[in-house]
Amino acid sequence: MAERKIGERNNEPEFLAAYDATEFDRPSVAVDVAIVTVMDGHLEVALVERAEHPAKGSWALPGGFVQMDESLDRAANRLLAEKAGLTDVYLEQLYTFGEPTRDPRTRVLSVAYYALVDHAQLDTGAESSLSFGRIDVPWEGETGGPVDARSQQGQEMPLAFDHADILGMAVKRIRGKLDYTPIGFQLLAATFTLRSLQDAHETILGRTLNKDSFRRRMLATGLLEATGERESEVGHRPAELYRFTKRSAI
Amino acid sequence: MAERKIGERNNEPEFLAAYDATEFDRPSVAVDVAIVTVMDGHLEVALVERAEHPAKGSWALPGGFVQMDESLDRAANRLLAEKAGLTDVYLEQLYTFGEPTRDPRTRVLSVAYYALVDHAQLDTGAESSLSFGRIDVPWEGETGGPVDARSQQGQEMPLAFDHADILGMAVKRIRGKLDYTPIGFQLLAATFTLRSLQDAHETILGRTLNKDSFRRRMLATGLLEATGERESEVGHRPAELYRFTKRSAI
DNA sequence: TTAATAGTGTCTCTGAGACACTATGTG
DNA sequence: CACATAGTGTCTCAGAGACACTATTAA
Repeated sequence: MAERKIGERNNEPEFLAAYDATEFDRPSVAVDVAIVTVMDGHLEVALVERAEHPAKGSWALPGGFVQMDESLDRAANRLLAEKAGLTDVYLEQLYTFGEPTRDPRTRVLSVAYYALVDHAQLDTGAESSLSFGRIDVPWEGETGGPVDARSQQGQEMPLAFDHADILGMAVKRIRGKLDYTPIGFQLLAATFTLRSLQDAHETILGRTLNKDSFRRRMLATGLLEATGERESEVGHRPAELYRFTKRSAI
Repeated sequence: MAERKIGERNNEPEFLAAYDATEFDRPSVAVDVAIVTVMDGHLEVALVERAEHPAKGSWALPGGFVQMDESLDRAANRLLAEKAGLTDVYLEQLYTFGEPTRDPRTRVLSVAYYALVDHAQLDTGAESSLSFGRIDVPWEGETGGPVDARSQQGQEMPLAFDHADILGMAVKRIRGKLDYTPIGFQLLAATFTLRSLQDAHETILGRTLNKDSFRRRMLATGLLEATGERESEVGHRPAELYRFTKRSAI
């Protein structure tokens, strides 16, 4: 196909049609996933230590390149399975990061996702190459901005590339969703008490919630149903166990 | 364990570092922008008619390819300027669409944006290659799903590729934002009456709002300030004109 | 029995809707 | 003047926070 002059191109609706896919450079496209969980009253995120340059020794969200025949969602699911052995977890696209200099090697876009998982599914011990970083949110509410991670011992875990921005966006999004959905149950086992759900919400939001109105709000959504079972061996009156009515409907 | 085998290769943090950017095929990356405005009580979106295959004769959101040295935001701003002559308007990244088959020619990811503009900035007449489609939302609230467009005369304007999905996502996002921001002022001139702001909100939401509480809510945000001026020649008591206090802070 | 948390009943406060009323332009 | 819409004051209702009280288990 004949080449076109740049001037003509801009006004032309057929820009795309005339475009020869091999004519121009294309960026690489990666998917990075913030696998978020709640552990011991802290928000945590799965990280891998970078063993090579660039950003050697710093920590990165698990990620990989999109293959030519898979959708973005599928790539994110594949990475979850490959890197963390997770299937069938809550996963949602977050934002696409595309600063030309975000990766020093070459132009790499990152389509970021976040996943919410029950930590019991995760701490499979030493066999995994994943570590967990405690999320350190320096702002309140849904303000946004970069967010760093620390180890359980309080040491900084410096994040590679723009992954602190991705993490910040994830926290912001999750907090925002919490205002109108009981999304926290994605972080819990199949049955759970209202108190543990409230703990998860409080951990995510970074503030305490009113017990009474939390209970009322959650039950009013109609998304929870009592199992009739109760927890046991807790040293006090056992709470009713609930489950979610429609896990997919979020 | 079967997972273990898959794990071997993926346990390698150096996956990214070892990656040769030229080794694999990369997708093309486009930016498409839903330029949304309110006109005569309808939501409208800017469209260009496709003059060439594929999807010849159908309508598409203005878009183009990301250049290797520009960020995604910059690409979206460039396209706004090139295709619609717009600068300095409200623009936000929406979602990235990446079904492998969404473009029949080659693998093209679309990073979708939406822009909110005052229609007075737009109808520059015949000189533009942009047309406007009336947005036809088949669902209520913030449910989501594809959304089609019609001409002012009511004719269908079939959308190319997955652009109906992009448009649906844009409407969903805009409606969602409206719940906690007076975002509608991005669609109005610099000064405006509370009634016209309410009209914009009602058009976006597709339902009527309570006058009293709308007024209270808007003034309570602290984002509006009275100019001391009033509209004139309206055949009834003129309303106070307001302006926004911090246009950038949304 | 005591400790500790689950769960309920009720009061208050705040914000939204409803509605009545006053204000102020144009014709 | 009448008309039409702007803008205010106030009542009611629903949901959230506060708090007191009862329930139920383990130790």
